[in-house]
Amino acid sequence: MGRAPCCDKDGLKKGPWTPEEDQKLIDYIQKHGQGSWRTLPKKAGLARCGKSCRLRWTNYLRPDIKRGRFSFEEEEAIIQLHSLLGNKWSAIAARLPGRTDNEIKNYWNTHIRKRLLSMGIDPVTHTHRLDLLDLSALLTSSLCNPTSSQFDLSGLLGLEPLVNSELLMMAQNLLSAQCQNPNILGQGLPEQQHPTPQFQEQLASFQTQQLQHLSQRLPTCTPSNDPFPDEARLMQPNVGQLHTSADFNPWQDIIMQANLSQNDFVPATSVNYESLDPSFTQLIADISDVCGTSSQGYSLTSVFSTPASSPTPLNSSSTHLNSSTEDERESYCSNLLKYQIPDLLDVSNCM
DNA sequence: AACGCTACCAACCGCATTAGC
DNA sequence: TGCTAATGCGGTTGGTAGCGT
Repeated sequence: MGRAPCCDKDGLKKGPWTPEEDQKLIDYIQKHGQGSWRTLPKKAGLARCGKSCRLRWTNYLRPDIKRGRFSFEEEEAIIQLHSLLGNKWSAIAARLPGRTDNEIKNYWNTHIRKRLLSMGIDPVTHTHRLDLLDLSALLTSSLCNPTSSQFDLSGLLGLEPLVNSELLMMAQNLLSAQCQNPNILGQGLPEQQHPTPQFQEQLASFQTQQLQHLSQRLPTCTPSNDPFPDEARLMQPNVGQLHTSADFNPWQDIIMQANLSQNDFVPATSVNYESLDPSFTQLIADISDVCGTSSQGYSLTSVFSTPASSPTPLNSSSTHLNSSTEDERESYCSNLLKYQIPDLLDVSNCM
């Protein structure tokens, strides 16, 4: 069943490429350009299948590929885009110049995914998963190593640029309560590195209270009613951090490329869609594709016809896509398309 | 030194989509 | 319109380097 592997023919090499093979491929493409991958290997003197040549070129040899570690901004963008597009690596790569879909996919699976899990965030849905979080270790570590009254929770959470806001607030609540009333944790902070059993027990008790408090404020798994409860307020620390850390917002590029301002959206009928940058409209299309909005009655037009003064407070975090069912996902996407795009454009006022 | 484990990432596989006839 | 080849894409595999024991 299925198509036979393209490299099954005798004599075709598989596995890692040698520098000589790379050079042959580079030389050929520089002379003749890329394309016609099936005939390329023979013409270039390579004992490889065309598919292998194409992958080698697009994922490694292309001159515009950026090598090296991902920057903070790139990582932020990946998380943001992944929350919107899912595993559409090529769509994500299209918005990260110099990075390939393969590279982004690998980086996601080996770095970001694990980090999100350690933060208690489901990397698939970008929702908070307290069962994934080793909260006890996190807080115990912090409480045993207080360096000042201003705890660096960003660092505590793994130097994450995109802090799980709920976790941040919960931890801050715990720490501020502890600072205001050291007795809340019994004997206060133990000086030794290893907390006493009594301390751990009291910490666990306090954690339970915090978790109960948190569970009441967290979005439930039925976001169709209100997928973004009070999140504008909750996300303020995140937004501030993003802006101050590197003055970076991945949407800004899109907005700048589209040469848009909020005024472009009010009134809606004045929007000249043809003037929009293709990358911007493609993003909308990708999101629509992911959300299946074409069948839901939403379109590019409906997005742009939404008043900029969104009635629903939204955040720019990638960690709030709470859509474990189709209905929930549709609801999220509907709100995203109706409100978040215009809201995102508000950052143009800060530029 | 040898072994096992883990992380990383290039490369492969196979299905989906597009293009050309 | 249907077929086939070409290309795109996402999931997975396997080699290897680094580290700890």
